[in-house]
Amino acid sequence: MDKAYSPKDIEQQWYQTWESKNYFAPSGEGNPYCILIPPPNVTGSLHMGHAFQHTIMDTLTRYHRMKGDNTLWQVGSDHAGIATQMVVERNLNADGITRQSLGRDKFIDKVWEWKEHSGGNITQQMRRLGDSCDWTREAFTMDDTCSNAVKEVFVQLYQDGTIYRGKRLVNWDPKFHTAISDLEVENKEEQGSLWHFRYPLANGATTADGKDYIVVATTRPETILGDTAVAVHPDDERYHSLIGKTVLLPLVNREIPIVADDYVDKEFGTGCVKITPAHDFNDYEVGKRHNAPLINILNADAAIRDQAEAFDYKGQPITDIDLTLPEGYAALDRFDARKKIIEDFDALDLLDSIKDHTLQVPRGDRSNAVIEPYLTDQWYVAVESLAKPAIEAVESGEIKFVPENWSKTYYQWMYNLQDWCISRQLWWGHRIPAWYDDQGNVYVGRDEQEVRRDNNLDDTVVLSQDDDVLDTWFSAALWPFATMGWPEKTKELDTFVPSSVLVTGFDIIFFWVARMIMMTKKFTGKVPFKEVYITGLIRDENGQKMSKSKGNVLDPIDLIDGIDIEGLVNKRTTGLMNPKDATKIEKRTRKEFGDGIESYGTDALRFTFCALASTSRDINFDLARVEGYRNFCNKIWNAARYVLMNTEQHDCGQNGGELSLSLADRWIWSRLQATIKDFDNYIEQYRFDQVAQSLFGFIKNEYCDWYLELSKPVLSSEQSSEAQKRGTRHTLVNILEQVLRLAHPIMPYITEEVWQKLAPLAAIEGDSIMLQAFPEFNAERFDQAAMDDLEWVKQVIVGVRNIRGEMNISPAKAVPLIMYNGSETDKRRYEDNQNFLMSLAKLESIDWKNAGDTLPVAATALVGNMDLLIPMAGLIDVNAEKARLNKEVEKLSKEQQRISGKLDNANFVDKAPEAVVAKEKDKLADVESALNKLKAQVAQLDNI
RNA sequence: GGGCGCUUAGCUCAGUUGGGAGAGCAUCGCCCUUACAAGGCGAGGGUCACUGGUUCGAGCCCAGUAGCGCCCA
Repeated sequence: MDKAYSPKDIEQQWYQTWESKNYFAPSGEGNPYCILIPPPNVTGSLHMGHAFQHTIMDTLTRYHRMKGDNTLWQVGSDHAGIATQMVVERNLNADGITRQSLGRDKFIDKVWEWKEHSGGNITQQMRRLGDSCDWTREAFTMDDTCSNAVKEVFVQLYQDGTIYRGKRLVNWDPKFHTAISDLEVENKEEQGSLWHFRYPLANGATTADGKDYIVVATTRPETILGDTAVAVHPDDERYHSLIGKTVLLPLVNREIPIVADDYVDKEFGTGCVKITPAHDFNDYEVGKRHNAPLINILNADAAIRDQAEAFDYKGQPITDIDLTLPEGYAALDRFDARKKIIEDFDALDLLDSIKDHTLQVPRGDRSNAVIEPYLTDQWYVAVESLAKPAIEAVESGEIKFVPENWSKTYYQWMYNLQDWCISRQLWWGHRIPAWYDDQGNVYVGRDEQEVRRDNNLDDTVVLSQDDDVLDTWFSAALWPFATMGWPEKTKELDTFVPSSVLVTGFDIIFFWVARMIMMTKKFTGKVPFKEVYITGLIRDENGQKMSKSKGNVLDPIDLIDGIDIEGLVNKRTTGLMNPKDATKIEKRTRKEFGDGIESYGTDALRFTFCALASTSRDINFDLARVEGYRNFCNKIWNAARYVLMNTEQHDCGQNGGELSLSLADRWIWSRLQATIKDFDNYIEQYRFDQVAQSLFGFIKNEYCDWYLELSKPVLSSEQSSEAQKRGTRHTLVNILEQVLRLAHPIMPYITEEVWQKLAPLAAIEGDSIMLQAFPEFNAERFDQAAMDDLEWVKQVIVGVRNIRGEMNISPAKAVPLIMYNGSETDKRRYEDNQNFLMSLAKLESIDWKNAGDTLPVAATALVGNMDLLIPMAGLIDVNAEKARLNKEVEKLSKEQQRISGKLDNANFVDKAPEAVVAKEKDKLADVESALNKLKAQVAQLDNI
C-alpha cells in the first residue's frame, strides 16, 4: 500500500466494477427496502444539496442491502418543462434558429436529441459520488411508461370530475408565455410607489365634505383601464353616502359602481380601492361578490390590447360593454402604459399624490419576470377530494415525517389548498390528452382513436389536440407508482409500493411530497412511502444560501477532485446574471481559497455530509470539516497499512489454531459491539451526525489511538506466546474487517479497497464488501470486566503522560513509576498489565509500594485511590509541579463545594431519588480523598 | 397578519426520560517515537441570548423579552 491515502487512485475503478457486475440491482430476497430518488432535472448538474441527499440515500441503501434486504434505489430524472425548453431554445437561438420557425414536432426532436447527448451529466456525477442506484431501472418522466401513467391518470381524473377546464385568473409569466402554479411564484419585497388618483363622481354626486371626486390609491396604475368597480368598507362613514353611486372612470369614460365590501382596509391609502377583477386575485373575489365584469386589457406579452375583452364569472363573453381602450395605449408594454397613465392623469389634474411604498412583487421562479394575474382558459385539478386521504395518511401515522415537526408544515398547506393549475403553454412536456372539434367541444381520452370511438366521431369530424402540456410536477407526482410500471399490474408495484423512505428537502414538501401522497393514495390505495426524512438545506460556511449570483457555490465534484484557483474563479464568474458581480466574486474567491481547493475524495465528502446531518434545518458547510475527514480517511488508510504489515505473511488464526486474547483484545471487541449497536440505533433515527461521530470515535480514539498501540507490545515482546500473538493478529485483522463493513455505507471506496486486501487474512471470501453482511451486535463479545480493567490501564498511562506533558519531559525519556496505596484490584490490574504500561507510558520501571513504605519526592497523579508517583530527581522542577498540583486542587475544591452544598440541602437529600443522592455522596468522597492526597503532596513539596 | 425555527467554546455544531457542559476545526506547549507530520502526546478556552416561573435540582420544562432566519397570505 502507498504511504498516503490517495482517493483518485481507488474510486472510479471500484464504481465501474460494482456497476458492471450489477450489484446495485435488488437481490429479490429479503424484506423490500426502497428509496425513490427525487428525480433531478435532466438539465441539471449536481449541486451540494444533491450530493448531501444522495449521500444519505446511498448510505441507507448500502446499509439495508448489507442487512440482507431486497433493496432498490429507484433512479431517474425529470423532464423539467420550462428549464429544458429554455436550454434547448437558447442553443437554437445561438445558431439563429427560433423555436417557432422550427415548428413543434421538430423542436421536440431537438429536445430529445439534446437529452441524449447532454442530459446524462448529472447521472455521471452521481456515479462519482458512489451512488448505488439500480441504473438498469433508470426512469425518465417523459419515457413511455411514465407517459402512459400520466395519460391514464389524467383521463381517470377527468372522468370522475376531478380535472376540469375553466377560465380563471392564473399566474401568467409574460416572458415564457405560460401559466405557472402559485408555488412557482416568488413574492419579493421591492420599492415602489403608491399613486393616488382622483376618480370623478358621476351624476353630480359629492362626498360628505363636498368634493366631486374620490381618491383611490394603487401600486399598479396601468390596470385602471380594466377597473369595473370602486370598493369602500361598509362601516366607513366617510363614504357611506356614496355606496350605490357611480364614478366615471377617467380616460376610459366607463361608469362604474361604488360598492361596499369587507375586504377593504379602511386604514390603507384613502380607504377607496379600485377593483380590477381581471388583473388581481383579490379584486377577482371582490368583483365576483358584486358581479363586476372581468375586463381584460392585456395580451400574452403583458402589453395593452387593441381592444379590451369582457367576461362574466362563468367565463362567458359579455357583449354589451364598450371595450374601446383609450387611444395611444395599444401594444404599450405594461410598464410604459403605467407611465402614460400617470402622465395622462396628471394632465387632467387627476393625479392627487405619489407616496413611496414597499410592496410584494410576484416574480417567476425561473424567469424572474413580474408575474401577471391573467385571465385564460386552463386545466385544473380540484384537489379537495384528493387532499382528505392524504391528510389522513399523515394524521394516522401511516406516513411519518422525520423530524416529526415537518408534518405541521404539511398540514398547514394541505388545509389551505387551492385548485392546482396543471396546464402550461409550453411544447416540452406531456401534451394534454384532450381534443377539440371545430365547435369547441372537448373530448378527453388516452388517444385520438379512443376519443373517436367513445364519442362516435367519424373521420369527417376534425379533431385537434390541446396545444398545452402538463405541469412537470404532475408527472413527478406519479413517480412512486409510474416508475413501478403502473397502470400495468407489476411485481414491482406489489413489492416496492410503498417505498421505505423519501429523502428530500423541506422546500418541496408542497411541490412534490404532498402531491405524491395525494396521487399515490388515489391510484394505488397505498401511501407512496412510509417515512419522509426532511434534510436541512446546505448553505455556505457563513450561513448564506449558495447561489450563482453570490458567487459562493461549491461544486461537489471539485471537492472530490480538487480544483486550482484559476479554474474556480473562472467557474464562479462565467454565466452570471449580472456580470458586474464578477470582480467582487473573484476577489472574495481568491481571498478565501488562495491556491484553490485540494482533492479530498468522495469518501471524505460523504463522511462530512453525514457528520453535518443533524436535525437542524440549515446546514452551514465548512470546508475545514472535509479536510478533517480527509485526514480521517488517511488515518484509516495508515491503520490498515499497520495491520497488513503485521499480519501478512503471519498466522492470524484464519486457519484455526489457539487464540489467546489479551485484555486489549477483549476490550476492543467489546467496544466494537457498542459501536455496532450505536450505529443501528442512530441509523434508525436518521441521525447520521451521530452515526458519523460514533464511527469516528471508535476508529480514531479507540482502535487507532489505543488498540493499535496496545497491540505493539504484544507483537514485539519475546515473552508473548504464539497463541497470544495469533490472538492479537486475529483481533487486529478482524476488528478492522468488521469496522470496514460498518463504515462501508458511508465510505464505500476506501472500505472496499482495504477490504479486498484484508478479507483473506480474516478467511472471508467474497467479491465485494458491498455484498457482505452488515456486522451484528454479539453479546458474547461484550465484556464489561475487560472494559473496566482497560479503563484503569488507560488512566495510569494518561496520568503518566499528563505529568510528562506538563513537565516537558521528552517522550523519548523513560521514567520510573511508583504505584502507592493501591487496592487488591489495583494490584491485580498492575500485575496483569505491566507490559502495556511499560510500553505505552514509556516507563523505565514500575514499583509497587504499600502504606508505610518510604517514598521519594515525586510528581503525582491519582487513579481512583491509588497514587502514581514519578520521582523528581533530575527530571522535574519542584515549583512547576507545585503549580500543577495547586491548579488541580483549585479545580477539585470547587467541585467539592458544589457537591457538599447540594448534600447540605435537606430538600435535596429528602426529595431527590436515593440513587442520585448516593451518587453525589460517592462523588464527594472521591473528590475529598483526592483533595487530601494532593494537598498532602503539595505540603511535602513545600518542605523541601 | 398566520405558522415554524434558531441563539451553547474563537468558528461550525451535538447535547436523546431534567441529576457531573461535549465533538470537530482553530489556538498554545512538547515531539520527525519503526501505521499515519494529512501525524502523536499534552494543555487552555463556555454568565448555555436575556428576565421570571415550576422543581430539591433547569442548557433541557413553562411564560415573557430581545436579536436572527424560513414558509404561507
